[in-house]
Amino acid sequence: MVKKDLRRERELLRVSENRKFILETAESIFARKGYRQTTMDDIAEETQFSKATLYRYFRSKSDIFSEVILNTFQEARSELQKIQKRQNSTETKLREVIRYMLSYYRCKENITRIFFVEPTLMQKIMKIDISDHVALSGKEQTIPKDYVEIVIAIRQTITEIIEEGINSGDFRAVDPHEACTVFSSLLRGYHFQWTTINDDYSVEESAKLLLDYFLIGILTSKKCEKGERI
Amino acid sequence: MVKKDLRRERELLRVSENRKFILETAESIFARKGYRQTTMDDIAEETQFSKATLYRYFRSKSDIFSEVILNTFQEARSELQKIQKRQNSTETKLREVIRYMLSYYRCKENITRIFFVEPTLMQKIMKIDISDHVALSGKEQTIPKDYVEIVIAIRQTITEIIEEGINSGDFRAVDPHEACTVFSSLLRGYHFQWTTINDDYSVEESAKLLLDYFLIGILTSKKCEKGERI
Amino acid sequence: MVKKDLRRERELLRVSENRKFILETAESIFARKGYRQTTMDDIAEETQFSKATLYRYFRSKSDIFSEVILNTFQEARSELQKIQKRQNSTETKLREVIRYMLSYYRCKENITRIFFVEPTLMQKIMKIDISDHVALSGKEQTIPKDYVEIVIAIRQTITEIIEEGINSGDFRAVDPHEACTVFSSLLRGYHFQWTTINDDYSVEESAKLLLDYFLIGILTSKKCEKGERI
Amino acid sequence: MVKKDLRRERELLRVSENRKFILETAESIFARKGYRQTTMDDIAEETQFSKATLYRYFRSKSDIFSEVILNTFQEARSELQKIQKRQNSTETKLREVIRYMLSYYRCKENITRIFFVEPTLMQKIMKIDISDHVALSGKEQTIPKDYVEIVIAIRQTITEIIEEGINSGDFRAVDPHEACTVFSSLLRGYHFQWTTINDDYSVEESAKLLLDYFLIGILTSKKCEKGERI
DNA sequence: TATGAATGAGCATTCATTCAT
DNA sequence: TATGAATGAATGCTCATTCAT
Repeated sequence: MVKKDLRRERELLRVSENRKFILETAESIFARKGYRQTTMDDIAEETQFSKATLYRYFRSKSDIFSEVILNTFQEARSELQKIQKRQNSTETKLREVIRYMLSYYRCKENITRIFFVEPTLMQKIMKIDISDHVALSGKEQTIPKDYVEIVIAIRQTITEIIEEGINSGDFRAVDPHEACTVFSSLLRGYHFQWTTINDDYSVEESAKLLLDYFLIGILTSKKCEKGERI
Repeated sequence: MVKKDLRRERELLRVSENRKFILETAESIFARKGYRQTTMDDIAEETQFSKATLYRYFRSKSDIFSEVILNTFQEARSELQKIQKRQNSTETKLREVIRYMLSYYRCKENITRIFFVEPTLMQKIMKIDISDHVALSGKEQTIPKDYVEIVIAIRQTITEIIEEGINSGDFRAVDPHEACTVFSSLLRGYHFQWTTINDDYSVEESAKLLLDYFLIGILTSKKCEKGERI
Repeated sequence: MVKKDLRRERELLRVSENRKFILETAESIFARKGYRQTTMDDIAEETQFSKATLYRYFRSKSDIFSEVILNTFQEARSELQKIQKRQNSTETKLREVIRYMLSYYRCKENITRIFFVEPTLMQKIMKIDISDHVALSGKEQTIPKDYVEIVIAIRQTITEIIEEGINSGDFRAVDPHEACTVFSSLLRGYHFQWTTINDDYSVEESAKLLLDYFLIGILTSKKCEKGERI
Repeated sequence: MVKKDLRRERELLRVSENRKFILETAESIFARKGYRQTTMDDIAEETQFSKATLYRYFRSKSDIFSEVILNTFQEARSELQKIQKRQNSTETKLREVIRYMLSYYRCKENITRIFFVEPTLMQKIMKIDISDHVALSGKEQTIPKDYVEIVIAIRQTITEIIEEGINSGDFRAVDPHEACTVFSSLLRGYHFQWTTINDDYSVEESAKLLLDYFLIGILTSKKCEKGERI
């Protein structure tokens, strides 16, 4: 029954394609409007599916968003891992990480933003919390494993790059985890700077700037040698 | 009509006191629940005013939030200016800025978060409004002058501290504006890191870490002297 | 401030009148359509309030229904208690109970029906159960105290009438609770007979019929004396 | 075309078997969840047919329910007829009727419930339909012949048992139809008593109780003889 | 024939804002 | 001035039914 199988396959393909299509469309709407502003009607209209159909593919609005975020993160993880594996100097790798992350943040704007910034919302989305009317007692709520794993993997990759630098003698013998934290903060913070008026640096310029400071800091070398640096 | 004037004055006083009271209460609620989760009913209940009265004092929910943010920022501005004026070494001043901003972010959580993170929302709040269904083309939308001024003032203060450092020969002769950008990014990014698992550093530890990296970077001094640093 | 007080009072009056009005309207709609078929839009349209206004007065659709039922039952309870207190023969009292309950059932049709007949629904309405998708494990769920109290009071009243009959020697020395059960069953069952084709007896005729059977059964007196009856 | 005929026959057999299977499954679900709570998805899942297939066999959800009820009633009818035909005393027959009906009600709970209790629903199911928003004027709406016939048959059977009793001199010379009405009411009403707290009588005890009252009423024999009974 | 996919029409509930007093 | 009352416009989600293959 090759015929039957093929048909079945094609159908399954269509299903997964539809899912993918919905996710992509939803992503772009979420990115444009943010989570709350995006309605199921929006997604329905833009996908040209009926709302009911959306609910065939996903259990809820937050499910859709949840998956959008997951995909987004997985994308970042695998790209960063690629960067780490290339045969390049540590410095080049870091530069590439910055370049990639800056464009990534820029293009995923509202998506990443929500993940980094709206804990209350995230908790709701992640179904950690349901009770709408009860005050949440802070951040004790844990984030789903899937997400944590990816975030850890991303940090791990960056940490490894830094460790390489330390081992090669390029970097000081710092705690690589701390260094990773600082590095990520720099990137994240630089991106979420939309408020300040457009200094509008290109990605390239931004990368240079950030890398520069991350590498050599702001002290003069004289000062620097005086002992703070071992 | 002295009598009239007095009454009028008393009146005005009361009005401005009420406004202040509402703003303070609202701030605490916004801080607790975030913007969208906070309803006018919440504010009404907690201020013990009627919703209609709130609308006597403010034109809309976003107006309230708008002013809350403004106040919040003004607070930061004046504190940072105080720090700058003290008779301390540049390094100490930077350390104090970090300390202050970290606690500030921590305590104003939801408030600052929205400002940095929900552009769509901010646009709505700021009344830079827009037909709802048309895609926004990014940051071209300008932020109200009030805000811009404060943000500029804050940046200016930090920039000045850095300039001091440059003039005293402690810092390299970098572009102080860029340095300020990097410094702020570091702070902001470090704060919005709630996602990653709790490295739970104290404010003091965090300050040390950030300052360390900002000052001397990650390169070894040897590498450092080799020429990258002039 | 007599004036103020009066106004306040008038307003409170209006509030409670509105509540009452909504309840009455809702009752008639529930009675016509049943619980599920009745939508908040129906109630809104027929009361000429907006849906939002309904939610000012009641927390939910089920709350409205809940109160409708409660009122309905209270009405019955107090009327039955009046009947019991009158100076009449036991038989007359029972006849009056039948008369009243038959008209009561007839006029409250769908309301009482739901109470007696849709446990699953009632549980939902009574908020005993929330989880929509989990199978309920039967009737173990208890009914709210308010309701139980009223039902008990009603049974109690009927039981007392029967006890009077026993004490006066008119009735056999039966267990009055059992007799009450039988009596109520007879009434209830007679009413919920709408399905069978219209025997359309008047209330009066029905009362006579039911009372007759309840009083003397169907056996011939001869048979009757043979010992079954002590 | 013997071949064709056989195939056709097999086909028809399968069809009717499938119908039967669906009906049985549906009955158990209806019984568990009630009419409205039962979705076509439920039935589809439990029969392992697709929803579309269900619609090949039945025109609508209400059609399915309709037939379920019909079957249920036919079952009762034939069992009652069996009871009537047995060689037993009238009293025994009545006792058996009670026993059977009580277990029957108990096991068909939600099914019979709807039939007796949700007129609006039944009307919809029976397609006696109606413009939704117009008040229904009660019971004028007729029930489909099928149902009426069965209900009549059931009543007829009970009536006949009672007639036997009258003819044998065991029962008073009452109108057997009225007696049947009273008898059925007693049963039905006794069952739909879920509200009151669990007197939890067994079927046997219940049967004794009901029969007792139906047979000899509540008056003392003295009172009884005084003339009310001829 | 059998079915996976698609959908339209609904529905309870929420909330910022306005209005009459 | 202050406010209780009123509301329009949304919004996420459900389900019986149809259709294309």
